[in-house]
Amino acid sequence: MATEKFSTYSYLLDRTNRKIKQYAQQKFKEENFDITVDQWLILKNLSIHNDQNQSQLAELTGKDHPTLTRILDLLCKKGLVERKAAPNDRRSFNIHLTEFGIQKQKEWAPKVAEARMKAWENLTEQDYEDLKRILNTIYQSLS
Amino acid sequence: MATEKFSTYSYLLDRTNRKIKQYAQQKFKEENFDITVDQWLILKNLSIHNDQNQSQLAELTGKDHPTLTRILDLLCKKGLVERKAAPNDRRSFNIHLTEFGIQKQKEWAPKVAEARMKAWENLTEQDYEDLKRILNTIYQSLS
DNA sequence: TATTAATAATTAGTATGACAAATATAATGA
DNA sequence: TCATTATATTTGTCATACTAATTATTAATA
Repeated sequence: MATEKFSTYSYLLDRTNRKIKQYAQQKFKEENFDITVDQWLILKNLSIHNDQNQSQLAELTGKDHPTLTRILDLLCKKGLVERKAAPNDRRSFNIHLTEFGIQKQKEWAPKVAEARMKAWENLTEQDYEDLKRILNTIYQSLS
Repeated sequence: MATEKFSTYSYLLDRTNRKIKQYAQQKFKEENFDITVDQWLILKNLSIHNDQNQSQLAELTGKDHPTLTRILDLLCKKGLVERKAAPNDRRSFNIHLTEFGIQKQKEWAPKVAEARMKAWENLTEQDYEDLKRILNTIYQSLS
């Protein structure tokens, strides 16, 4: 295969990734969700795996530690999330949703799911499986 | 299809996209290319379509205008690119590679192509076609 | 022609991401 | 126990992305 064409997929991936985020963010704005797409990812994960420390949460969400620290700072400021000192390790915090955070996560989830679905309206179940497989294969090849 | 699973693709896409950039950037560093992955995209496009104005270049590369302005500022500072006043429209510039820029673009291209290839080593030609089709379909569904 | 609208580029503010370095604490081993 | 090493988190810096606003210029039109 010609090497040249391999510039293309990275361009398409980057462009599509930005479009997906942009689209979801626009929907959030229309619904007056006071949150970013990346912040939502953290909320969503906390709704499933509560009381993770930041390292675990970083691993789950694929964010690096400095980025996670800053996203959590913002979520705390919005009152959606709290850091609680870990009982047996004074270096770390357990991160958990506040009552307000739980409420908002539940409130926002359906609209988020709806926005996510939109991307898929002209594709098939098989496409979905193929995309997952291809992306995971790429990820592993570069890891 | 369950709506819930549609969180997954956006996560995988974002994660894979970051990995691809990170991998390429790492290779650039190893080779002492004084350039970022996004800056390379602009150089590469200029090597094919020289003397574009910034709007055209933004369109070609999928960057928005403020981002392109800043990337060009950096490329100019590195002496790889120049803004030249457009002859018939005093609002706009024609962007072109300098001699140094042409030289570096040619010098770096093979290693970039090699780094790009790496992602693909466990995938097929058909996967490549599928990925392109799926990404373009998503992009269009959200546009 | 004078006014208004459109376009090209920039600037400003905020968020995210990568990387390196710093801080605090915990675990390990001589 | 003391020194070293490892781990959890934060801070700093630079680059990119998005939005909104600004500036300069051109085009359109009343």
